[in-house]
Amino acid sequence: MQPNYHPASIEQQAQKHWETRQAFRAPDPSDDPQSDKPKYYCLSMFPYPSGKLHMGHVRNYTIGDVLSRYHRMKGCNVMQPMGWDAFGLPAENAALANNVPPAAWTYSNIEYMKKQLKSLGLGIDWAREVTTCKPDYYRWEQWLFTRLFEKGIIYKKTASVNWDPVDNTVLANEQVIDGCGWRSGAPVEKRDIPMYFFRITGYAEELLTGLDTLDGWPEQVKTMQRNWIGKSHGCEIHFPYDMGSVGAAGVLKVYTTRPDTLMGVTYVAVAAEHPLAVRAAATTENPELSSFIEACKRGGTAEAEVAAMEKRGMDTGLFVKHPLTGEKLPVWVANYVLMGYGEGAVMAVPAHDERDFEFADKYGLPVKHVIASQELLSKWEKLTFSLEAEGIEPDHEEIGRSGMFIYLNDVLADLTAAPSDAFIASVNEFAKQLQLESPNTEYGTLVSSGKCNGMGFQEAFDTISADLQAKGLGQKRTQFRLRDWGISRQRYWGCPIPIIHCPVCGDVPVPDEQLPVKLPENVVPDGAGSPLAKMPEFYMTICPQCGKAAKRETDTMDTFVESSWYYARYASPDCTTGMVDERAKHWLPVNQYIGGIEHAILHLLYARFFHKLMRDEGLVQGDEPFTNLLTQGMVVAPTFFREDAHGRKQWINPSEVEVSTDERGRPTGATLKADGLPVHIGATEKMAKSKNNGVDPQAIIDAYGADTARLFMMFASPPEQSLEWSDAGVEGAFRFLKRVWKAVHDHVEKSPPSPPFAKGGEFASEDLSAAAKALRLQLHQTIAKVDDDMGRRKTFNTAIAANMELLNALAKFDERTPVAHSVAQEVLEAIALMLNPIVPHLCQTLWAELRPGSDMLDQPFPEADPGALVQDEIEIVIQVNGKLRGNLTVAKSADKAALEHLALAHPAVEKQLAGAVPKKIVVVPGRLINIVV
RNA sequence: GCCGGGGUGAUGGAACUGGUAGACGUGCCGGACUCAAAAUCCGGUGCCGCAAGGCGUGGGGGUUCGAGUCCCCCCCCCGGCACCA
Repeated sequence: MQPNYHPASIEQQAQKHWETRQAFRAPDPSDDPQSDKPKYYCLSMFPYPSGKLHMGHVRNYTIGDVLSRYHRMKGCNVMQPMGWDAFGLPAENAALANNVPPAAWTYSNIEYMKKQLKSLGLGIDWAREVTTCKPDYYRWEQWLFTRLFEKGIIYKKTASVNWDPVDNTVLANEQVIDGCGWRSGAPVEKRDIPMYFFRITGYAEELLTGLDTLDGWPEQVKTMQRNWIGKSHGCEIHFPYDMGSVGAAGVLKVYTTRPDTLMGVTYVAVAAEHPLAVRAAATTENPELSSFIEACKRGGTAEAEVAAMEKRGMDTGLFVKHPLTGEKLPVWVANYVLMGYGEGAVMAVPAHDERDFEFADKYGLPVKHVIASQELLSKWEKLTFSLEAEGIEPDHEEIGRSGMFIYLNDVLADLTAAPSDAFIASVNEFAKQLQLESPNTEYGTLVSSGKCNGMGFQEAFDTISADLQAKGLGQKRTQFRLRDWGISRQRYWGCPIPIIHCPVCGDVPVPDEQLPVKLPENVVPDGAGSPLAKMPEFYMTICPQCGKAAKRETDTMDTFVESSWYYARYASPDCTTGMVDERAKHWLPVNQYIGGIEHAILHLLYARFFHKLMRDEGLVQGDEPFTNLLTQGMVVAPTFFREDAHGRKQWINPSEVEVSTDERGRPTGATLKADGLPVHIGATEKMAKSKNNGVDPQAIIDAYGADTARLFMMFASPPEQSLEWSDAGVEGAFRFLKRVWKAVHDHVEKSPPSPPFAKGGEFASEDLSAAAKALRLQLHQTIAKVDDDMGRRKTFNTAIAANMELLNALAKFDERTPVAHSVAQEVLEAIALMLNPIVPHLCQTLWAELRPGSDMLDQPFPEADPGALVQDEIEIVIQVNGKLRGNLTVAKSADKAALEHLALAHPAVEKQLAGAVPKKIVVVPGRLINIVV
């Protein structure tokens, strides 16, 4: 055996061996009808082919490969596929920058990245590769689109987009920087255009309740999806127009989850595009109002941007009437109310809503308290008592009408005699409570609300909605926050929407036999408008229904559509007769899905939605596509920069920087390797081009091999946490692999391989020394732990640490007897098997040395030997008042009384007690004794 | 702004179910080997203290015999917010 570890040659050999054996081809049921192995479909989110692999990819695919290889060793028939999420904006950006067609750029990126993925030694079935920009993939997306269009699940309506008035083009949210177009710099406007929508809201209820069945998903992801779907129980309320000011009959509709605060409404706010706002601008001679409404239409459509905006508004001069009291309420236009959300109008209750409060405070609108906290109620009681003491009988009816605060003012104004100090104190206390600087948004008891006074939330909800319903001015309603999914994109590099616009027949779906509608691949976009809309050879066609001249749709689909069903296509990638075939029913659902937490809501929700659409088409079985989900954290690295003469930061790659440290290893500064002059140390951030802190995985693979890259990635942190890149950590991983290599080398060179202790039958337990027994105990504890870490917990860092400890223990075990050699054989074989999912090239090679003639590919995962795990003595901890004071080694069978006795006799305990009598003794069996004095 | 997550030695992290805080790795210190260096191997390493001991998991409070872990408030960092993928 080679004395030194040379990753380059062993990795190449191992990969060649896997290739020759076709080791990772996932057999379909028809290939291997006799197989009784359970299937394990392990899916990693496919990459966008951006050019080269980044560390996030390496991490994602290594996690997937570890789980795949582990399950293979546990006896599963594993499918691990890979493909390309190949449509998207970056290809168009690259086209603008380099004048290359997006297709050519994308295909060459795929070619390079595929080579990189192969060098990582992933156990992928490449025969299942899918590429979403190829017609054999997207034709089925178009096919499903036409089905859904006919079923009415896809429909057309107008929606707002970011419009660049200089480039005459629609901008993505990320192309809007500080409210301006990224290339033109012109202020962005909202523009309404017609778009196709998926009626995902029709599945809102099922998408919500389905989450309860996903036990294998992280709770945080399910919570995010629940909040996103946002089911709420509330009330639709109609505010009749005030004829005098509006000049027309009608009602203003709002939806609220707090109908209990209805008596606290002091104004209503509408979106700039709302009919009432439009009417006010048209009918009043108020140029300020018109210009305010215009100003509201400027800016982008991103919700984060809108929410962060300063809240501004303007009185329209119009009024609506309160549905229960008939009181006139002013109608305001507000920039924080959006036409696309709900009714485009809200009822404002400043006393009990943060946003309304802020707005009312800013514009001096009245605040009317109708929900009392316990604190307020007790103060009110005190005040009533004081009123009575002053000889004033509180008029509760009047309080109900005008509200506590106004009533209180009236009472004070009417006072004839000088009030007592106690009275003034309770008035002040009450008034202070009422005028809190923040609104009370909690549920509470209704006050100043007429017949609802004293009611709690639910009773008031029921009463008020019944009253509204009786008047025909509203009713209870359940609503979702989730909106329908707009999928039209005015872009070139996407899947064409298969619709033909006929002047006679209207929107006609492209018939099956004319699919796919192929995207021309030789186009270079110029950044001004949609290229397809300028290509008559693409859009000129005839209507499939009437045969007259018609125009093809030139919009393409949101790229989220492709990634919503690729997991199903992997099961039957070569199917030419449908989206998927019978094999999808065998492979789905995905047993384990792995990808970034950034996809927690949109991608995962859309994929779940698509699965239900495909199910309803009879294409797949089951209700959910992904049984288990693992969301990996991002890869971060330190940043370094210098400032140029204009104060702009010039980011420097970590590989070009030397960090100096003090005598304790703390960083003291950094210098550029090239000139030795200092650079600034910035924050540790997600690896990104913009901060130039990316580390190229290829450089690591070239220098240390794929196994070191994989080991470091799995060791540095658990998969769900962010991973900090560290050159020293990579060195450490490499060093460990060298130690493993050397341990096996020394072992097999010492004497020829022998059967491992447990398997050989040559030796029995009685032959083992105490040290050998202890080593076997640790070995089998390690096997049990690693099995649990890889299977249940998916914490590969602790699995690796346990193997490191085991190797350290083996290094200290220096017995030279034949039985000791067979124990060492057992330990080394187990280490190779346990590490195989993580560093497969190394373990493949080591196994061949440990067991000549046998192939690692055929080995099962090791199992812990119960016989080796038996312990007769255990260590327990002694605490006094919860503080560690000593420990004891006791027989495992020791009972509670014996433990107490032993603990009290312990010298450290005697010292702490100093003669005092313990108040209480807590004994946790097998763990500790706590003596309380 | 709203929703979700995180914060533990010099450092990446461990502590899984409320039960010995800091496993394992890196760094640093010391030693062996070497003419020397690298590599490798061995030992030490939370902070304060001579020691006994005390303190210590972002900050403040609480529950408990016992809190990194549970509850309340606050600070900071990260992910998502519907046209980045």
